[in-house]
Amino acid sequence: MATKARRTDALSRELIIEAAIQILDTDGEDALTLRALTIRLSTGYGALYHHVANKSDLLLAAADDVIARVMTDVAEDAEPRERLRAVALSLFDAINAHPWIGAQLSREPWQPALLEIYESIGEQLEALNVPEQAMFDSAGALVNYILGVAGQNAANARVRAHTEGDRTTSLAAIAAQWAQLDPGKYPRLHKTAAQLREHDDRRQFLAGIELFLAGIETVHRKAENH
Amino acid sequence: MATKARRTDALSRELIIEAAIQILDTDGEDALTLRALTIRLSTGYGALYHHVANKSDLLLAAADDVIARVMTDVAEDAEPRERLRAVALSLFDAINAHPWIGAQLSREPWQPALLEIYESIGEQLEALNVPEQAMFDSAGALVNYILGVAGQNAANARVRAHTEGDRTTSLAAIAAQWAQLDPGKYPRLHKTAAQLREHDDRRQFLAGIELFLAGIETVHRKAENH
DNA sequence: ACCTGAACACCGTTCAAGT
DNA sequence: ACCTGAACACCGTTCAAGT
Repeated sequence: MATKARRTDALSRELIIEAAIQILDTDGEDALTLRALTIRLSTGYGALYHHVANKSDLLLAAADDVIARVMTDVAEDAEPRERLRAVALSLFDAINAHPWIGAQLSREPWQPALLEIYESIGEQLEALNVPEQAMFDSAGALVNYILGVAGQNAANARVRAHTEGDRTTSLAAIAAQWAQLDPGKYPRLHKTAAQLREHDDRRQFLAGIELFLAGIETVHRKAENH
Repeated sequence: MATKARRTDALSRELIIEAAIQILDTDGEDALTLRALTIRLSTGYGALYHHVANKSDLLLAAADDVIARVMTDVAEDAEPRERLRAVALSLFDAINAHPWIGAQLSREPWQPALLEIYESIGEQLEALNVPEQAMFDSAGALVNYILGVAGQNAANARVRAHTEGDRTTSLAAIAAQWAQLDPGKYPRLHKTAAQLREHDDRRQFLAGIELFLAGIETVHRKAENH
């Protein structure tokens, strides 16, 4: 039945990373085990460890692989504000398509994928004339916001993988829970249940970016007038 | 040597959660294993599973325990803007003192601890007269920013636990790496190395909150004039 | 009801042995 | 140099058996 044929072509770090990304994308974070990789690549553990230091190294490389591709694909022509939105949305879409990245980005600080993100966000803010001394804080705030959304996204993908039903039904279930919360203890959540059910993640993400942009501009302008 | 005396008083869910928090705080996320808990509480696995559904349930409860305490301790008297800052800083300090919470908050969506956070942030924004229809997006953005910082914080704590040296030395090491980055590929990171070494996490966190507040006010005011 | 602790089904990682 | 796969040291969780 199952072919146990040994692979004929040589294994490589790139092949391993590619296979890892495919497992992560199709079957989720939990499905990526070293054993799953040996099966998919028709090889042994030692072969994997010959090309990759350990599982953490592999995840670092997989995340950077995806993020680096996204960050270089940014439209060059648009107006600065529009370009920042485009970069943010590209990141959001990539994280949406590969939710495991959301968890990975907060696993290891200053990993390659994060450096790519910081550099690109910094570039866009520079084009927006954010002054030098405000740069560090502005970029940090923006990236942390994106990482926060990314993390929540990964968490949502995780539960959706473990339960049946699509986004709409699982959102409806949460909204129903909110509606049943004690209005005395959680008046605002209780009231917001309907909005939660109907909200659009992508739209909401962009609304947050707009708040940031407005804040950055305001603080920047104030600094100019003083 | 090691006393193997069986515990005399009854075990309880509260005792288990308390012990878990202590292990997490003193020895880090990785140190919390079911086995470590049986040793600390002088009990067996079955006893733990009698009071707690599983490890995930335990972590949910531990995080909510800490967050709920923080969220109820908020100063009542201050001016709305000041109170929002106070809530944000309380959260930051709690996450700093218990960095494992940062990881936990993005493990399970809509967990109790997150509900507490959303409700409290919503309350502060309401006091700031954020209009109803802007509430959902504003609170979402703010909370996601906080969660992003929390996650990075947890990641930093994790590496600091696995390597020797305090915050200053590990920051210096990262800064040195940034300084060595190819200025052609990472011009902004390369330039920012010195700032990274000297930055204050808490101050930077608050700067991000200020950007948000400025953005929320600006967008709000614009909506009024239309 | 509450608890004990051996056993089970998994992990990531190592390493002697092969080509 | 590159690879195989048994073995090791761990996990979280279960469950028959005890009080």
